[in-house]
Amino acid sequence: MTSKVLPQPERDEIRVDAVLQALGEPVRLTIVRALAENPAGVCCGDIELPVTASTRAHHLKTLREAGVLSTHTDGTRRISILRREDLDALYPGLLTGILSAKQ
Amino acid sequence: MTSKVLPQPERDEIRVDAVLQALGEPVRLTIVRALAENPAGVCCGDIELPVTASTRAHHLKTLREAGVLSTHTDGTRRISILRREDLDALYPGLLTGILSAKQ
DNA sequence: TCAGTAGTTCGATCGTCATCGTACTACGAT
DNA sequence: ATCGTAGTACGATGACGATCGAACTACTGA
Repeated sequence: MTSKVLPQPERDEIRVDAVLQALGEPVRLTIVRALAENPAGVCCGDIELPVTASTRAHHLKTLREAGVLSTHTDGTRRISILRREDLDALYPGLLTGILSAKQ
Repeated sequence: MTSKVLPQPERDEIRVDAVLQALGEPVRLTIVRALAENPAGVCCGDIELPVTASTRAHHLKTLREAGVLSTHTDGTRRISILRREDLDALYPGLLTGILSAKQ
């Protein structure tokens, strides 16, 4: 059983600037929407994105370092989970508002 | 009485990407917070910002074009107002969530 | 009319970042 | 062991954007 959680900010280290900047990018917003639909977590590579693997990794790192998502290993896979509890506690309504957008 | 509303997107033209990107910048977030505290509107130059007038104008334009705020002239002054009604209708909870951030 | 004030626009600069290909690491299966 | 797969790290590149100063516009008041 080799499961490790990748480094991420604690709840009180999350900055709203960083969160909003992370969310203000189309590809990353797509990732967040996919995670929101799968509260159990999503394997990175399973999200359809119009970018290469390295760019995908870059965006996932950005989101993780901003505190938007959490990633843990599962064999060779990396499972990402939206940090909904933390974000809702810090910015109640923010995620709901964003996810309710039509587009 | 010379009062004109500067060009801005209609409600249905507002894109969540653009809004989030606009909000994901410290100076612009400061502006939004100032506007939130003054629902009647704020004169651009009255917001204390660590940037020059031209940079301030740039940020205000960005926020206006993203649909975050509305600006109308009042003599030589420009009054900016947060488009809270539109944003709340499109992304309920988003503004509240952001503004509830401690920092 | 003329000067002053509020604000924008333009052009330049510089930093950040989205993107890619390549090389690398880690794990599982054979 | 070694091969394949999942994903990251690195370095380069190109685009975008935050910033500034200077020139410009628009309005007010003397």
